[in-house]
Amino acid sequence: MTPPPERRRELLATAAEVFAAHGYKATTVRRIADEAGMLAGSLYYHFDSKESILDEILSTFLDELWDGYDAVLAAGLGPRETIEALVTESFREIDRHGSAVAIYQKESRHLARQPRFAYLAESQEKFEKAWLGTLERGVADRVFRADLDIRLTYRFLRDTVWVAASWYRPGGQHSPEEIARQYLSMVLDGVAVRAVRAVRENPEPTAKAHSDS
Amino acid sequence: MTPPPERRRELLATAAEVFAAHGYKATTVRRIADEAGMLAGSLYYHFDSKESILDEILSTFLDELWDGYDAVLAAGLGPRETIEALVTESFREIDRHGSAVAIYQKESRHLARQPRFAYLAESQEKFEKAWLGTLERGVADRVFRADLDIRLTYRFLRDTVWVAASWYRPGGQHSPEEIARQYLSMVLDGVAVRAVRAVRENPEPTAKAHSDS
Amino acid sequence: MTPPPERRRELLATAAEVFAAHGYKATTVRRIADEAGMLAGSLYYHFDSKESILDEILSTFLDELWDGYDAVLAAGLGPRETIEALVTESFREIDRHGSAVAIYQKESRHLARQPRFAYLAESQEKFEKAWLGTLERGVADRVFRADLDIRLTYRFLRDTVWVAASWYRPGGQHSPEEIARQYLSMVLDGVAVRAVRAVRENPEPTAKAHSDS
Amino acid sequence: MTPPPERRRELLATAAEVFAAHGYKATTVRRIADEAGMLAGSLYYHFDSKESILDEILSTFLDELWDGYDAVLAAGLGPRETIEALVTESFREIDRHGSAVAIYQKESRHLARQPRFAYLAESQEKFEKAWLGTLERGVADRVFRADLDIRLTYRFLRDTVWVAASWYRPGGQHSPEEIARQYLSMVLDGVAVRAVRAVRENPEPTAKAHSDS
DNA sequence: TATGAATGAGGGTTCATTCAT
DNA sequence: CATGAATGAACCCTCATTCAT
Repeated sequence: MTPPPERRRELLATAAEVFAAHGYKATTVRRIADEAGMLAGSLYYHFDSKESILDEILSTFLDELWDGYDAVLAAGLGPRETIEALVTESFREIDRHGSAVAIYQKESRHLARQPRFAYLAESQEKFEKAWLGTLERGVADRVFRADLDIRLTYRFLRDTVWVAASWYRPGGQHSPEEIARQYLSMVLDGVAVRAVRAVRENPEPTAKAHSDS
Repeated sequence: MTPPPERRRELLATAAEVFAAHGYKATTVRRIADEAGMLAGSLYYHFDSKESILDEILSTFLDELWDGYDAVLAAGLGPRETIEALVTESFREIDRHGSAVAIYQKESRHLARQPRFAYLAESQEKFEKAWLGTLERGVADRVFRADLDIRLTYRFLRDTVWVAASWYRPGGQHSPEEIARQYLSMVLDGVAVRAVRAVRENPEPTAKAHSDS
Repeated sequence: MTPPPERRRELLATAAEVFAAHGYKATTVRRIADEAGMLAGSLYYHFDSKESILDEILSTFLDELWDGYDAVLAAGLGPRETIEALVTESFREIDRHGSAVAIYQKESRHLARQPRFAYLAESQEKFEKAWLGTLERGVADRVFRADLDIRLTYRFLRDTVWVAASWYRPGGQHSPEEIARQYLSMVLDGVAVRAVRAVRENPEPTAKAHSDS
Repeated sequence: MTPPPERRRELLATAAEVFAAHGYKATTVRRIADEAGMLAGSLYYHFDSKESILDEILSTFLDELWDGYDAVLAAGLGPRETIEALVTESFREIDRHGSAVAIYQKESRHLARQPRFAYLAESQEKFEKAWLGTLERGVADRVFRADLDIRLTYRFLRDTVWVAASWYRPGGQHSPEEIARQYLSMVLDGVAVRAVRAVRENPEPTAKAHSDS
């Protein structure tokens, strides 16, 4: 026996996909209903409004995201390991809630202005605090470079990760963890090859690069 | 005396800002007109439709972008220098056409499906060819790491740059060139501090890398 | 219990009347909705567009018209009887689809240019072929006068019949058949009185005229 | 030197053509201006409004028409000759003011309701009085058949003539007078051939023809 | 005389939403 | 739970008209 929540989740997933593909505003309630095999009016048995569908998609996603983030932040890891864990967690989230992430990317900026979606701004702040704090800790610990504008670095990391939602498709050849590993490798060590002498001292630079990414 | 094209450009700039801030679909033609100090109907003296405004914003931007890119690609630089030049050029474009870039980011995916905006897909392909080709050249020349999935690297670079349009505001404390420099530094060399020994033994690799990046 | 098509037909009839009275272009969709006791937007639940309403009115009418015409043409009647039957059928059509006929009269010329209404031109051609062919047959059989420009005669007959839609109102004192009879009498025999001698030979000219018209 | 009235007449002719081709409502002022080689706004130097252009086209046409009609009616001709003269005059009018006639046909019905175009209704009445009177005179004089509904005959004659404006093009193979002659021949004597014997016995076929038609 | 730019009243259409069945 | 029909606000766009130049 499938409880009502099941159907609800399906509808939310369907809606999220359409929102992600066409944008919230450009998505008609009829389109969602079509995709779900019902008439537009019928959606209102399940949800109050189009906006409340969006709301539920976004808040569900953020709740799950913070479950993961909070666990990482509470684990007492070093700055680099924290960043690595957060990035990995983020890619897992993209894997599971790709549509929600895409919606978030596109719409959160102007949604955050509305009272109903104030939690987006709050999440954003908390997010910034967590990442920026970790980066600062890393700079202090001489794990991260001190010569960079730290806010720029923060935005760089943040965007670099989340933008991946725009092209990532679950079930592709790379697992979220693998993608996270490569992203971290690029972000932390750069895409340029290191100086020749370093290579000499270190016979397998490629392997090395991987081992600590 | 201001020639007619002047007014047109103003209106396009106004429209671009509103589109960028609220999204194309959510932007009403009346809103644009308000912002421009005229009535909605009056816009149609200057433009055929809301869509044609969008079209002109996007195509103008892409034309300018490719003017810059083509010059870079024709200059015969090495792969690393090419990437550096492209990134720098991109940030300059963000500086000048921030709104257009933001619109492009949000809307190009679904717009590209429409015949009218087919040029978006074409540009995208040309873009990919240029960047991917440069990266491949760089890998062959042992300038860029060979252990990374090159398409992943491409997307990483591409997104990382353009997403900046979402927060960049002209006239801020960093010039586009300065931002480009820091981005390149992160992307090419990573944000992590290199191993202590390597730096000591090798007085200038890191420093060198930075100084001319 | 009225099936859904019923409502649709009502709306079409209402729209046809308004179109016929004021012209297609001058008729607002709000006016139609008013007349139908609903709001303008509600019409779009039943029809795609104002144009598709017009389309359905016209094509429904033409379909019915050709049902009648084809039956007549397949009956193997002589030229005069064929003309009589076609005229009678036409007046019946005017009786039942007066509004559609009036719309057709006013709008078909420029509508026929649009691809969507290409069937108007096709119908027109088929119509011309049927009438012209019958007239030619009649001339060959010495039933119709040979001294007239046959295309002129065709237009004369055609217009003479259809223009009646502009003043004909169903439920008037003359039935469509009665009107057809008188029209045929005028068209075939003329409105002028016959020579004196003819009258002498034929004591009841009036009666006679009617009996075989 | 061309006086201003010349330009005015050109513009009116241009407007009349466009009105006739597309309908009054569907014709935009811009379209007229285009056709006249000027901008829409410039028309307002010459005319008060779109409606006043229509007004002038229609009233000019009716004035000329009545000049001709009044001359005919004042000539003291017999009923048949009067009808012949009126029809001939009408075709001449169609030849010269084809567009105006076409506009009149399509628009007069609903225009006549507006006070500004009350003269259309007046003309219509006068028209009806003249034709109907002549017909009645003809019936009394035993020149026209008495067995027909006279109002029906009137409408038949009236429509039959004016509808020709919808296909008549000046400069064609038939002069207006020739077309009038054939129309009159059809209307007065019918399109059916008279009985063979009657023709033989009677040197004036027209007379006999009727008895057996 | 004509232009260029703008006005403002509507017109067709869309769409989230409601509600009786 | 879902449908069918309707609502009503808002949207894009058209077009007759105005007016300073």
